[in-house]
Amino acid sequence: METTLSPKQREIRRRESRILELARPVVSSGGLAALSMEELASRLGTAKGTIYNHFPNKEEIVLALAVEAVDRRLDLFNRAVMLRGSSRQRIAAIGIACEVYVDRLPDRFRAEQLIRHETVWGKTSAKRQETLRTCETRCMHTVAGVVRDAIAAGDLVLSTPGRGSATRGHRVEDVVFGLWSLTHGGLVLESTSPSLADLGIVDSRAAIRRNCNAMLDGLGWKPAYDPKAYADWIDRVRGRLVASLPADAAPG
Amino acid sequence: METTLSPKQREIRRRESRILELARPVVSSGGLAALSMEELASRLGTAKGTIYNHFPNKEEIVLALAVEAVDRRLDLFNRAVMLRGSSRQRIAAIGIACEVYVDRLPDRFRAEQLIRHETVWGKTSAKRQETLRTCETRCMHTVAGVVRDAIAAGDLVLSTPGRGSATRGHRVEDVVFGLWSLTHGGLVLESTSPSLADLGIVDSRAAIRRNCNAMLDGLGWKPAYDPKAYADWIDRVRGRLVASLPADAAPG
DNA sequence: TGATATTTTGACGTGAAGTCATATTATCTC
DNA sequence: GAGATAATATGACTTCACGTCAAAATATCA
Repeated sequence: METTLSPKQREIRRRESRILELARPVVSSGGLAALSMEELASRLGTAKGTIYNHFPNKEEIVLALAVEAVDRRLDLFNRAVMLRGSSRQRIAAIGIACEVYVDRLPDRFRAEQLIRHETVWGKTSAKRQETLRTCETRCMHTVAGVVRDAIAAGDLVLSTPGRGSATRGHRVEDVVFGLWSLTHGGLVLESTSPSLADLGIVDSRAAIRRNCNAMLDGLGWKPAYDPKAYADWIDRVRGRLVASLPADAAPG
Repeated sequence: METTLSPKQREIRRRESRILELARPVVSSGGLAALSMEELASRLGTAKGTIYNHFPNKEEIVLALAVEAVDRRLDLFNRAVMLRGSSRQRIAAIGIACEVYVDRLPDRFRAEQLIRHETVWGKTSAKRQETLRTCETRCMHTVAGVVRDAIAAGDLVLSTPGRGSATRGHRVEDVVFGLWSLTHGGLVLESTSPSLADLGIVDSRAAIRRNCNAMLDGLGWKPAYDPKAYADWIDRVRGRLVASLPADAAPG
């Protein structure tokens, strides 16, 4: 199926990237409403109709941006779990991947949030929706892989049949969902909740990490949380992940 | 400051409620874009301009709906913590209050999510923003109160100076933030993530509860999680909270 | 090179937001 | 209670953007 592209088709491909490139900062800062097809076309140097040859509506552009976003996140996750360390270090590395993602690719993070609205989602094509789901699922499988590794290594025991353990009923997927809720939830609250500061949360990242560790400790994931060793690991991981980013990432 | 209202002013007050009543389901199902001032006016039996006497723009209506929402949530939280039980039971009751809120007042939940977008938030008045922040802060103070009660009762010990405990560095606010991230994050993912089912999460509520309990266990909050006793308590709390709701709540 | 297919164009129809001069209605004063 | 003044309601109007589509321009192919 690998046909050579005609010059025209190349041009069209390039234009599609260009559309996303132009739309990304606009959507990030002003949401769907700020994205004007008319203006986008004029910046692109084409007529409005041409853009509609690429995307049937504005929502589809946002979905395309979200797919791009989750692709990037998946890449960070995969790099994170490839680092050598204990299962607990590797799961922590994914948390750091999330932080790096939010800090260095903020426009993608915004796009990903926007698509999570029925209003937007409902107007997009089934095909691209499927693509997004696939990427998201891969992300979760990456996380699940580390949980399974932990179990295989004996660092984590779920469903202890013995005495009434806190882990009773937990499955691998529940652990993934828990980490996801806590990290994603915390990062979203950080960026959207006007009253977080009122609560007295100044370093929300540190709070999220501590909370994740509390949950993992509660599940009995070994070795237990050790603030000092943890901090060192985090710094190393962040350095590695940031270094792996292409040049278009935001400066930090 | 308690002046008697003139007949006209009463009418205006009533109309304001009516506007919110009409807007609520529309905003909930179709978002900001679905709310047409023209149609709202016609349903209300007035001209469009009249609505602009109440709210300077559509966004302000959504913010008003969100304030209403957080008011309701605060009420549920307050009822939850008033129930007699251990500190751990009372904190669990707040989790159930969240579930009841999402299930029985889904339109409010949606409005609360919508306002968390810069696009919407940025167009609203500072005054009403302040109102929302106040309500949100009260909610969090209610949660923080239970955490403090737990500490006072000796059920929870934060910042143990002794051996490297998982709780090192945790403050009361961090615990509140953690529960908030986990519960809110989980409930949002439940309602907006297309790939949760792919992951294999079928009963997300049960998963959220287990995860919260794992985190609290990790913090050493006593008494530790006991699935059986917990389940009974949950049922009782839900019954109480649902019964306290006014008639306009969704049937379950 | 001419025929056919693909792509581009931008004027057009539609619909909704927010404004504001004017009309209407309420309130106050004597 | 009638007239004056203040508050409120109205809806035509301006502005703006989406998405369409028939016609024009361009590319591909034989």
